[in-house]
Amino acid sequence: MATVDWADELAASVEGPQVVNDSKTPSGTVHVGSLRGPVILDVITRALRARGLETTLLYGVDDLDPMDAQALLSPDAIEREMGRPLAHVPDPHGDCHASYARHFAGIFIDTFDGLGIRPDRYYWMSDIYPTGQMDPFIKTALDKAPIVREAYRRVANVRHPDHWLPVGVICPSCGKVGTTIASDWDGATVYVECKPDLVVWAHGCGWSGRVAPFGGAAKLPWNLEWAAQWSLFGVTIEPNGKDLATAGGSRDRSEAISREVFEREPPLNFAYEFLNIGGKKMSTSKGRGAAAHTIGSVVPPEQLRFLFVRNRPETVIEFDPEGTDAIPRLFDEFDRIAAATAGREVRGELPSGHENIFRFSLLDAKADAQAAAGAFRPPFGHLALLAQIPGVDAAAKAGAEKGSPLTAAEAAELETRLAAVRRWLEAYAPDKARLEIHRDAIPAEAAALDGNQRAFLAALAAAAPAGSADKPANGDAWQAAIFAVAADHGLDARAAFNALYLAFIGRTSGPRAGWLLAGLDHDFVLQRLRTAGATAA
RNA sequence: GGGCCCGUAGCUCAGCGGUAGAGCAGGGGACUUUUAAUCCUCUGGUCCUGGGUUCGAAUCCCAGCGGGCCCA
Repeated sequence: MATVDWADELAASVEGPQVVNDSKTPSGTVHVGSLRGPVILDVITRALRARGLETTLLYGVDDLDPMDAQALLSPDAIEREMGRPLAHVPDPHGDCHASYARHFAGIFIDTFDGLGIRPDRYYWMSDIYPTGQMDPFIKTALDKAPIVREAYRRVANVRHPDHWLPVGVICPSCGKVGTTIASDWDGATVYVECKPDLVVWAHGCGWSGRVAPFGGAAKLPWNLEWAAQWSLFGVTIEPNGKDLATAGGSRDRSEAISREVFEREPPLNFAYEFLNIGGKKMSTSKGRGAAAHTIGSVVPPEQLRFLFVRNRPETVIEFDPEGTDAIPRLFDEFDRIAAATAGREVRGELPSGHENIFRFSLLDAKADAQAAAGAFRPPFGHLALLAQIPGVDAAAKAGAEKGSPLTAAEAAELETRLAAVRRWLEAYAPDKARLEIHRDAIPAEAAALDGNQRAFLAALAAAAPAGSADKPANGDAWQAAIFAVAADHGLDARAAFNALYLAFIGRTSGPRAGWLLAGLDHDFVLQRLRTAGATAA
């Protein structure tokens, strides 16, 4: 059982052309956890295509849904805009977009794009309704209103009054959709009332009259709209988040309506879990949005895909980057899978689908996975050290480690990782990952130095006189000097390095000492070596 | 009150009917040059609990308990 067999199994279980769909209401920003669904859809699409099935990936923007998040509006806009279709609410961030919906949808479309998720088509419900494509579904829903009410009652235990009709008319007077109630379908028009008190979060204007609910004048309620999308686009596969999978919840309702009202078998479904941060679901409204946003800036796209791809969809992913090594480990595991995919020998067992995991983690679906897997990737932990040592040329160092110049792609990857490392050090890294040079005073821990170690430090200072031509010029030279002087004093390498770390950073281990010393001000180094070497034991 | 998912090593997770696994963490060792690197090695699990099915159960079924998300 490979870890990503869920995608291959799904692909193997269907025949013929496939239409994969997802949709989202653009009511605010997306957080990292909500990207799991789109990644899963993308992976399914790739698996279907790998099997040779003609597959279309659709992504819908449900932008005629009513505005109901007043936190994102200015106070004077709340009364005016709450309840209007998102597509008709002005962009709160000035005039960079045509509407509130376009602004926030644009953000998540850009995010998807950055993750290599490229739906064949984005459709906007605010564009679809005016074309009349939804009209047959609206008419059917109205003609079968008793069946709709019965389905709601039976599936969701929601009892609508007998005059209730499954349509949301946009008020011709105030433009709100969340405040209207329709009744008396006569085959061409419905009677509409825009009520001040239908919902608590928005207030209607009180208008009433007859409206023909077609051509964009009205929208279907969410459950019916979802079912209508399945019919309109011929959707065959649509997983959804587990939040919709509850008995009598959205999915159940829409499936019942699809069967009973639109007379179509609903698409293949499975529910996927979320991404928890520190044991809690990510939520902008619960104050975890900031963490979510930061994670996106620390974990690059390939590793983010990897995070979602390597776990089965029905398992919760626990990800707790705060003060932990979760992020470095994510990179390390990615690199291990990459190395294995490239055919290199790797420690430990591998998930049997590791080549798929790697391939599905790549942004470019058509990339040569073998070539990509073979690329040089500097270990995250190593970069975290280099980034903290002054004066280190990480690119040169990486090239030296690789043994040949970096390719353009590898250089770009290095830059990506360096940026990630810096953000990680700022936002998440545990204290032990942070390197602090004790500049002002010798660390208290240096009291643990024994006589041999002190003698070694003093001798090292003497061997590297300030200002002279033979001052160690670089990390290699320092490293050589350290080994030579240690040997003279009969000190093994471990004790010698321990002494240096204690004297400079107050720990018994640290980054490669030669480069550490080479990166520091030379006079300071000599002074510290003498001080540590001279302190009475 | 109801639904769904998950409880496997300290942590994150594989395994999903045939002798309990990996990574990381932890212990020990090697290293005259990647010293927070690398390599070797070890430790560590009543597979949540209790029943049942089976020649055989972490795996299937039932019931609890615990956690999470959602719907009421």
